[in-house]
Amino acid sequence: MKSRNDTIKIDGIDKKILRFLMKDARKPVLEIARNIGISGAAIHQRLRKLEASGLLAGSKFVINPKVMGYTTMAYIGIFLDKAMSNPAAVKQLEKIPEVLECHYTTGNWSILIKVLCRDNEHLMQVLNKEIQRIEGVSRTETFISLAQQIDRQITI
Amino acid sequence: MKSRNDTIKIDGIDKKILRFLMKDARKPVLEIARNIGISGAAIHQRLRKLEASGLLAGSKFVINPKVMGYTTMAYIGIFLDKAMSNPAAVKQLEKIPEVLECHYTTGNWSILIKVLCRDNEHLMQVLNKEIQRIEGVSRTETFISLAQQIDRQITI
DNA sequence: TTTGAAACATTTTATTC
DNA sequence: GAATAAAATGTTTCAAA
Repeated sequence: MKSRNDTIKIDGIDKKILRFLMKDARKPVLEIARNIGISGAAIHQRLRKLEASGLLAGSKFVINPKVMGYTTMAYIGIFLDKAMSNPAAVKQLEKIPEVLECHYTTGNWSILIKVLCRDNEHLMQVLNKEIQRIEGVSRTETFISLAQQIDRQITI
Repeated sequence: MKSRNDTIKIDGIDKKILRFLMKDARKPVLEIARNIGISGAAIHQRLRKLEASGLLAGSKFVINPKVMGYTTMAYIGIFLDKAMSNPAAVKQLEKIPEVLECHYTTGNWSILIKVLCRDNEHLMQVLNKEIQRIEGVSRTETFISLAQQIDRQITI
Protein backbone atom coordinates (compact mmCIF):
# COMPACT_ATOMS: atom_id res chain seq x y z
CA MET A 1 0.00 0.00 0.00
CA LYS A 2 2.78 2.40 0.81
CA SER A 3 5.95 2.87 -1.17
CA ARG A 4 9.33 2.99 0.45
CA ASN A 5 9.23 6.69 1.22
CA ASP A 6 5.94 6.20 3.01
CA THR A 7 3.74 7.86 0.42
CA ILE A 8 0.62 6.18 -0.86
CA LYS A 9 -0.11 4.70 -4.23
CA ILE A 10 -3.46 5.85 -5.53
CA ASP A 11 -4.75 4.94 -8.95
CA GLY A 12 -6.82 6.85 -11.46
CA ILE A 13 -10.11 5.75 -9.90
CA ASP A 14 -9.02 6.99 -6.47
CA LYS A 15 -8.06 10.28 -8.03
CA LYS A 16 -11.42 10.65 -9.72
CA ILE A 17 -13.23 9.94 -6.46
CA LEU A 18 -11.07 12.40 -4.55
CA ARG A 19 -11.50 15.12 -7.14
CA PHE A 20 -15.27 14.88 -6.78
CA LEU A 21 -15.21 14.94 -3.01
CA MET A 22 -12.61 17.69 -2.71
CA LYS A 23 -15.04 19.94 -4.56
CA ASP A 24 -18.14 18.77 -2.68
CA ALA A 25 -17.78 16.62 0.41
CA ARG A 26 -21.48 15.82 0.47
CA LYS A 27 -21.66 14.46 -3.05
CA PRO A 28 -23.33 11.07 -2.73
CA VAL A 29 -21.04 8.15 -3.33
CA LEU A 30 -23.66 6.64 -5.62
CA GLU A 31 -23.63 9.72 -7.81
CA ILE A 32 -19.88 9.48 -8.12
CA ALA A 33 -20.32 5.79 -8.87
CA ARG A 34 -22.62 6.57 -11.78
CA ASN A 35 -20.20 9.19 -13.04
CA ILE A 36 -17.16 6.98 -13.17
CA GLY A 37 -18.85 3.67 -13.95
CA ILE A 38 -18.10 1.62 -10.88
CA SER A 39 -20.34 0.33 -8.09
CA GLY A 40 -21.07 2.42 -5.03
CA ALA A 41 -19.75 -0.31 -2.78
CA ALA A 42 -16.41 -0.29 -4.58
CA ILE A 43 -16.08 3.43 -4.00
CA HIS A 44 -17.07 2.95 -0.41
CA GLN A 45 -14.28 0.44 0.04
CA ARG A 46 -11.72 2.68 -1.62
CA LEU A 47 -12.73 5.55 0.62
CA ARG A 48 -12.27 3.38 3.69
CA LYS A 49 -8.79 2.53 2.51
CA LEU A 50 -7.91 6.12 1.75
CA GLU A 51 -9.13 7.12 5.16
CA ALA A 52 -7.15 4.38 6.87
CA SER A 53 -4.03 5.49 5.03
CA GLY A 54 -4.37 8.97 6.49
CA LEU A 55 -4.66 10.60 3.10
CA LEU A 56 -8.23 11.60 3.84
CA ALA A 57 -8.04 13.95 6.77
CA GLY A 58 -11.75 14.55 7.15
CA SER A 59 -14.14 17.00 5.60
CA LYS A 60 -15.34 20.51 6.27
CA PHE A 61 -18.20 22.82 5.56
CA VAL A 62 -16.79 26.02 4.15
CA ILE A 63 -18.13 29.23 5.58
CA ASN A 64 -18.02 32.54 3.78
CA PRO A 65 -16.69 34.94 6.41
CA LYS A 66 -17.70 38.02 4.45
CA VAL A 67 -21.34 37.17 4.93
CA MET A 68 -20.70 37.17 8.67
CA GLY A 69 -19.13 40.60 8.47
CA TYR A 70 -15.50 39.48 8.47
CA THR A 71 -13.89 41.33 5.59
CA THR A 72 -10.30 42.03 6.67
CA MET A 73 -7.75 39.27 6.27
CA ALA A 74 -4.11 39.85 7.06
CA TYR A 75 -0.80 38.09 7.46
CA ILE A 76 1.32 39.15 10.40
CA GLY A 77 5.01 38.39 10.75
CA ILE A 78 6.01 38.19 14.40
CA PHE A 79 9.48 38.75 15.84
CA LEU A 80 10.04 36.92 19.11
CA ASP A 81 12.66 37.90 21.70
CA LYS A 82 14.14 34.45 22.22
CA ALA A 83 13.61 31.17 20.43
CA MET A 84 12.55 29.53 23.67
CA SER A 85 9.38 31.55 23.96
CA ASN A 86 8.02 30.06 20.74
CA PRO A 87 5.74 27.31 22.07
CA ALA A 88 4.45 29.64 24.78
CA ALA A 89 3.63 32.27 22.19
CA VAL A 90 1.75 29.73 20.08
CA LYS A 91 -0.29 28.76 23.11
CA GLN A 92 -1.35 32.36 23.53
CA LEU A 93 -2.08 32.73 19.83
CA GLU A 94 -4.37 29.70 19.99
CA LYS A 95 -6.57 31.59 22.42
CA ILE A 96 -7.17 34.37 19.90
CA PRO A 97 -10.02 33.21 17.66
CA GLU A 98 -9.10 35.68 14.94
CA VAL A 99 -5.85 33.76 14.39
CA LEU A 100 -6.64 31.14 11.76
CA GLU A 101 -3.15 29.91 10.91
CA CYS A 102 0.21 29.92 12.61
CA HIS A 103 3.52 28.86 11.07
CA TYR A 104 7.05 28.67 12.36
CA THR A 105 8.98 30.10 9.46
CA THR A 106 12.49 30.51 8.18
CA GLY A 107 13.51 34.07 7.32
CA ASN A 108 12.88 37.38 9.03
CA TRP A 109 10.26 36.41 11.56
CA SER A 110 9.89 33.65 14.09
CA ILE A 111 6.23 33.17 13.33
CA LEU A 112 3.85 34.02 10.50
CA ILE A 113 0.14 34.10 11.29
CA LYS A 114 -3.02 34.65 9.30
CA VAL A 115 -5.80 36.59 10.98
CA LEU A 116 -9.39 37.28 10.00
CA CYS A 117 -11.12 40.38 11.38
CA ARG A 118 -14.32 42.30 10.80
CA ASP A 119 -12.56 45.46 9.65
CA ASN A 120 -9.35 47.41 10.01
CA GLU A 121 -10.31 48.70 13.43
CA HIS A 122 -10.90 45.17 14.64
CA LEU A 123 -7.54 44.17 13.20
CA MET A 124 -5.88 47.04 15.05
CA GLN A 125 -7.41 45.90 18.31
CA VAL A 126 -6.29 42.33 17.80
CA LEU A 127 -2.80 43.59 17.06
CA ASN A 128 -2.51 46.03 19.93
CA LYS A 129 -4.59 44.38 22.61
CA GLU A 130 -3.92 40.72 21.89
CA ILE A 131 -0.85 39.97 19.85
CA GLN A 132 1.51 42.73 20.96
CA ARG A 133 0.75 41.90 24.58
CA ILE A 134 1.94 38.32 24.28
CA GLU A 135 5.10 37.65 26.32
CA GLY A 136 8.11 37.56 24.00
CA VAL A 137 6.55 39.37 21.04
CA SER A 138 8.88 42.24 20.24
CA ARG A 139 7.67 43.50 16.88
CA THR A 140 5.21 42.68 14.13
CA GLU A 141 4.81 43.38 10.44
CA THR A 142 1.32 43.37 8.99
CA PHE A 143 0.29 42.62 5.43
CA ILE A 144 -3.37 43.12 4.68
CA SER A 145 -4.82 40.95 1.93
CA LEU A 146 -6.66 43.33 -0.37
CA ALA A 147 -7.96 40.45 -2.44
CA GLN A 148 -7.47 36.71 -2.60
CA GLN A 149 -7.43 35.43 -6.15
CA ILE A 150 -6.40 31.84 -5.58
CA ASP A 151 -7.58 29.49 -2.85
CA ARG A 152 -7.31 25.78 -3.48
CA GLN A 153 -5.97 22.47 -2.29
CA ILE A 154 -3.24 20.31 -3.71
CA THR A 155 -3.95 19.11 -7.24
CA ILE A 156 -4.61 15.40 -7.46
CA MET B 1 -32.91 38.10 7.19
CA LYS B 2 -30.01 40.44 6.65
CA SER B 3 -29.17 43.40 8.84
CA ARG B 4 -28.42 46.79 7.42
CA ASN B 5 -24.73 46.12 6.90
CA ASP B 6 -25.62 43.00 4.92
CA THR B 7 -24.52 40.47 7.50
CA ILE B 8 -26.74 37.59 8.48
CA LYS B 9 -28.52 36.91 11.72
CA ILE B 10 -27.97 33.36 12.85
CA ASP B 11 -29.21 32.03 16.14
CA GLY B 12 -27.79 29.51 18.59
CA ILE B 13 -29.29 26.55 16.75
CA ASP B 14 -27.75 27.64 13.46
CA LYS B 15 -24.42 27.96 15.23
CA LYS B 16 -24.67 24.47 16.68
CA ILE B 17 -25.50 23.01 13.28
CA LEU B 18 -22.63 24.86 11.64
CA ARG B 19 -20.15 23.84 14.30
CA PHE B 20 -20.97 20.19 13.67
CA LEU B 21 -20.70 20.49 9.91
CA MET B 22 -17.56 22.62 9.94
CA LYS B 23 -15.84 19.74 11.70
CA ASP B 24 -17.36 17.00 9.56
CA ALA B 25 -19.24 17.88 6.41
CA ARG B 26 -20.60 14.37 6.05
CA LYS B 27 -22.20 14.17 9.45
CA PRO B 28 -25.80 13.10 8.85
CA VAL B 29 -28.36 15.80 9.50
CA LEU B 30 -30.36 13.29 11.53
CA GLU B 31 -27.42 12.68 13.83
CA ILE B 32 -27.08 16.40 14.41
CA ALA B 33 -30.81 16.52 15.01
CA ARG B 34 -30.56 13.93 17.77
CA ASN B 35 -27.64 15.81 19.31
CA ILE B 36 -29.33 19.15 19.58
CA GLY B 37 -32.89 17.96 20.12
CA ILE B 38 -34.66 19.29 17.06
CA SER B 39 -36.21 17.51 14.10
CA GLY B 40 -34.20 16.61 11.05
CA ALA B 41 -36.59 18.52 8.84
CA ALA B 42 -35.99 21.71 10.82
CA ILE B 43 -32.25 21.39 10.38
CA HIS B 44 -32.74 20.68 6.72
CA GLN B 45 -34.70 23.89 6.32
CA ARG B 46 -32.18 25.95 8.26
CA LEU B 47 -29.38 24.62 6.08
CA ARG B 48 -31.29 25.60 2.97
CA LYS B 49 -31.62 29.12 4.33
CA LEU B 50 -27.98 29.33 5.31
CA GLU B 51 -27.01 28.15 1.87
CA ALA B 52 -29.32 30.67 0.17
CA SER B 53 -27.79 33.44 2.26
CA GLY B 54 -24.35 32.63 0.92
CA LEU B 55 -22.96 31.90 4.37
CA LEU B 56 -22.49 28.26 3.42
CA ALA B 57 -19.97 28.25 0.63
CA GLY B 58 -19.87 24.53 -0.01
CA SER B 59 -17.91 21.70 1.50
CA LYS B 60 -14.59 20.02 0.96
CA PHE B 61 -12.80 16.81 1.62
CA VAL B 62 -9.52 17.61 3.31
CA ILE B 63 -6.46 15.85 2.00
CA ASN B 64 -3.29 15.34 3.99
CA PRO B 65 -0.57 16.40 1.55
CA LYS B 66 2.20 14.81 3.62
CA VAL B 67 0.81 11.38 2.89
CA MET B 68 1.16 12.21 -0.79
CA GLY B 69 4.78 13.19 -0.32
CA TYR B 70 4.25 16.96 -0.19
CA THR B 71 6.14 18.10 2.88
CA THR B 72 7.44 21.57 2.05
CA MET B 73 5.09 24.51 2.46
CA ALA B 74 6.27 28.05 1.93
CA TYR B 75 5.07 31.60 1.63
CA ILE B 76 6.62 33.67 -1.11
CA GLY B 77 6.47 37.44 -1.26
CA ILE B 78 6.65 38.66 -4.84
CA PHE B 79 7.85 42.07 -6.04
CA LEU B 80 6.33 43.08 -9.37
CA ASP B 81 7.88 45.64 -11.74
CA LYS B 82 4.76 47.68 -12.40
CA ALA B 83 1.31 47.58 -10.84
CA MET B 84 -0.24 46.93 -14.23
CA SER B 85 1.27 43.50 -14.55
CA ASN B 86 -0.63 42.24 -11.49
CA PRO B 87 -3.62 40.50 -13.10
CA ALA B 88 -1.37 39.01 -15.76
CA ALA B 89 0.93 37.65 -13.07
CA VAL B 90 -1.99 36.09 -11.22
CA LYS B 91 -3.07 34.39 -14.43
CA GLN B 92 0.35 32.80 -14.72
CA LEU B 93 0.36 31.82 -11.05
CA GLU B 94 -2.96 30.04 -11.51
CA LYS B 95 -1.29 27.72 -13.97
CA ILE B 96 1.20 26.55 -11.36
CA PRO B 97 -0.52 23.81 -9.36
CA GLU B 98 1.89 24.18 -6.46
CA VAL B 99 0.48 27.66 -5.81
CA LEU B 100 -2.41 27.16 -3.38
CA GLU B 101 -3.14 30.75 -2.39
CA CYS B 102 -2.50 34.18 -3.86
CA HIS B 103 -3.15 37.50 -2.18
CA TYR B 104 -2.70 41.09 -3.26
CA THR B 105 -1.18 42.61 -0.17
CA THR B 106 -0.31 45.92 1.36
CA GLY B 107 3.30 46.30 2.46
CA ASN B 108 6.57 45.28 0.89
CA TRP B 109 5.36 42.98 -1.84
CA SER B 110 2.76 43.18 -4.54
CA ILE B 111 1.67 39.61 -4.04
CA LEU B 112 1.98 36.98 -1.33
CA ILE B 113 1.53 33.36 -2.33
CA LYS B 114 1.46 30.05 -0.52
CA VAL B 115 3.04 27.09 -2.25
CA LEU B 116 3.12 23.39 -1.46
CA CYS B 117 5.97 21.27 -2.77
CA ARG B 118 7.36 17.80 -2.28
CA ASP B 119 10.65 18.98 -0.86
CA ASN B 120 13.11 21.85 -0.92
CA GLU B 121 14.43 20.87 -4.32
CA HIS B 122 10.94 20.90 -5.76
CA LEU B 123 10.37 24.31 -4.17
CA MET B 124 13.58 25.58 -5.76
CA GLN B 125 12.43 24.41 -9.17
CA VAL B 126 9.05 26.05 -8.78
CA LEU B 127 10.78 29.27 -7.75
CA ASN B 128 13.43 29.32 -10.47
CA LYS B 129 11.64 27.67 -13.35
CA GLU B 130 8.08 28.86 -12.80
CA ILE B 131 7.70 31.90 -10.61
CA GLN B 132 10.85 33.83 -11.44
CA ARG B 133 10.14 33.41 -15.12
CA ILE B 134 6.79 35.15 -14.96
CA GLU B 135 6.76 38.48 -16.80
CA GLY B 136 7.00 41.34 -14.33
CA VAL B 137 8.34 39.35 -11.37
CA SER B 138 11.48 41.16 -10.27
CA ARG B 139 12.33 39.61 -6.93
CA THR B 140 10.95 37.14 -4.39
CA GLU B 141 11.34 36.45 -0.70
CA THR B 142 10.71 32.93 0.53
CA PHE B 143 9.58 31.86 3.98
CA ILE B 144 9.48 28.14 4.53
CA SER B 145 6.94 26.89 7.06
CA LEU B 146 8.85 24.57 9.35
CA ALA B 147 5.68 23.64 11.20
CA GLN B 148 2.05 24.68 11.18
CA GLN B 149 0.56 24.74 14.66
CA ILE B 150 -2.78 26.36 13.96
CA ASP B 151 -5.11 25.71 11.03
CA ARG B 152 -8.77 26.49 11.49
CA GLN B 153 -11.76 28.41 10.20
CA ILE B 154 -13.55 31.36 11.68
CA THR B 155 -15.06 30.65 15.11
CA ILE B 156 -18.83 30.60 15.11
C1' DT C 1 -40.49 27.57 12.27
C1' DT C 2 -41.30 23.09 13.75
C1' DT C 3 -42.99 18.42 13.33
C1' DG C 4 -44.08 13.73 11.74
C1' DA C 5 -44.80 10.79 8.09
C1' DA C 6 -44.34 9.13 3.33
C1' DA C 7 -41.53 8.60 -0.60
C1' DC C 8 -37.26 8.28 -2.17
C1' DA C 9 -32.11 7.75 -2.05
C1' DT C 10 -27.89 6.48 0.05
C1' DT C 11 -24.85 3.88 3.09
C1' DT C 12 -23.23 -0.17 4.87
C1' DT C 13 -22.49 -5.02 5.23
C1' DA C 14 -22.33 -9.72 3.74
C1' DT C 15 -21.69 -12.69 0.05
C1' DT C 16 -19.95 -14.02 -4.20
C1' DC C 17 -16.99 -13.88 -8.04
C1' DG D 1 -10.58 -5.57 -5.93
C1' DA D 2 -15.29 -5.37 -7.56
C1' DA D 3 -20.39 -6.52 -8.04
C1' DT D 4 -24.77 -7.50 -6.24
C1' DA D 5 -28.38 -7.50 -3.06
C1' DA D 6 -30.62 -6.64 1.25
C1' DA D 7 -31.06 -4.18 5.53
C1' DA D 8 -30.29 -0.04 7.95
C1' DT D 9 -30.06 4.64 7.75
C1' DG D 10 -30.49 9.18 5.86
C1' DT D 11 -32.70 12.89 2.89
C1' DT D 12 -36.38 15.42 1.08
C1' DT D 13 -40.88 17.14 0.73
C1' DC D 14 -45.16 18.53 2.46
C1' DA D 15 -49.35 19.19 5.06
C1' DA D 16 -50.60 20.53 9.59
C1' DA D 17 -49.92 23.00 13.79
